[in-house]
Amino acid sequence: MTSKVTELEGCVLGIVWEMDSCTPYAIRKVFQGSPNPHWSGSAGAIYPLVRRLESGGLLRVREDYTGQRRRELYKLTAKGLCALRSWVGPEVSDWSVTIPVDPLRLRVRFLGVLQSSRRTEFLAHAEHQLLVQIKEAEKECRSLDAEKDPFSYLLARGVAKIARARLAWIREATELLVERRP
Amino acid sequence: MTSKVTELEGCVLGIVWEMDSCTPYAIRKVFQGSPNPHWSGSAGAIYPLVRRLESGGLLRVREDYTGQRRRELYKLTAKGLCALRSWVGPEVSDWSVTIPVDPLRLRVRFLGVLQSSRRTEFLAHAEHQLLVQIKEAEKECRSLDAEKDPFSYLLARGVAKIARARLAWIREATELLVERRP
DNA sequence: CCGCTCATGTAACTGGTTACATGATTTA
DNA sequence: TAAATCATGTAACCAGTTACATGAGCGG
Repeated sequence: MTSKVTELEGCVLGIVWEMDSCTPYAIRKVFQGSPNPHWSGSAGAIYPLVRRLESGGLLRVREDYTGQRRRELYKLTAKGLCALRSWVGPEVSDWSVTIPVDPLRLRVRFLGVLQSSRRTEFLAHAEHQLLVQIKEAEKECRSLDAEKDPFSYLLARGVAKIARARLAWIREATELLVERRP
Repeated sequence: MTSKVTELEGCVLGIVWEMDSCTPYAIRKVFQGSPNPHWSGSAGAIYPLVRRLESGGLLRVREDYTGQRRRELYKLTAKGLCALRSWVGPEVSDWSVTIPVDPLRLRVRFLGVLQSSRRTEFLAHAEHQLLVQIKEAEKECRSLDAEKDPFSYLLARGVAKIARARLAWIREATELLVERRP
């Protein structure tokens, strides 16, 4: 049996796999550069995590010096690749398919607390933000080559598609909630 | 200025508002009955949380006895309603609109680690799960009255629309990744 | 040489989890 | 009367956060 890894651990294993070999610092940069703010990639999260994976035999470290400056290069082990594979699936995929958390959806649920004008404001603001998000995601889609790197492309496509669906939903909400004067 | 509440706190305030007056136990049931497994509604989360909100003046408690059995009835205060409103928005809505975390999307990003057959399996499984999810969500939509309770209706619509978008996306991924023999 | 980025690291905290414990009341 | 549900509560734990600290190397 392979060791069970958390979401962040799986994700880090994936990043190391993608980059073949990388420093914890580089891993942090990936999180910090990501449009998804769910994980901050804080030092306090990443450094202990890679050491944990290393001591579990999923990663292998190598020290590297440029002058006096030390850095740690991590690489996937065979066991690490196994763990990454079993994290991805397909065994666990029924869990990963569950309805994702969405702060926007959560707020719409309680939109009844707001007075009508603020509700309208909320919906307009959300619509605007989503349009920005769609624009960015679709721009990224166009910049990627679906044949060369289908996975990055699909990632961007996913973001774009979800954003479009959320936009359509917010528009439906506006239709339903905002009083129109005839 | 109104006190800043966390996601779970805002959600609990919303639930108390929805139910007008309720026990922590009832709040837990809401989470446990929810199709979204993000919060477990564990006792260790809810009881300390409502006490925190109470001592912050956002909730008011009243004890209630049926025979020997004690229960605590919580109710929103004026301050609590304020806090709930400012949690919902629209001020914070640009944060709440950010790309939601999605374990499925995360896994698709690293789908390259799987061998082709497992990848196909993964996609087929995800597609199946999403179909189930859509069926359930759309059933709930039909059972709700958009005029009478537009917020619950919109919640269900949101789940259904997102699930449909994810399905379309997974099908696009299948199209792109699964070798078809001509 | 000053400030930025590279790079590693830790301490205190927080917001949740699981797992347990207790006891009253209701239902089969 | 046994089992399920109602109802409150705590202790140990865990993963990730903010905030800090240190220091090397590089570009203007």
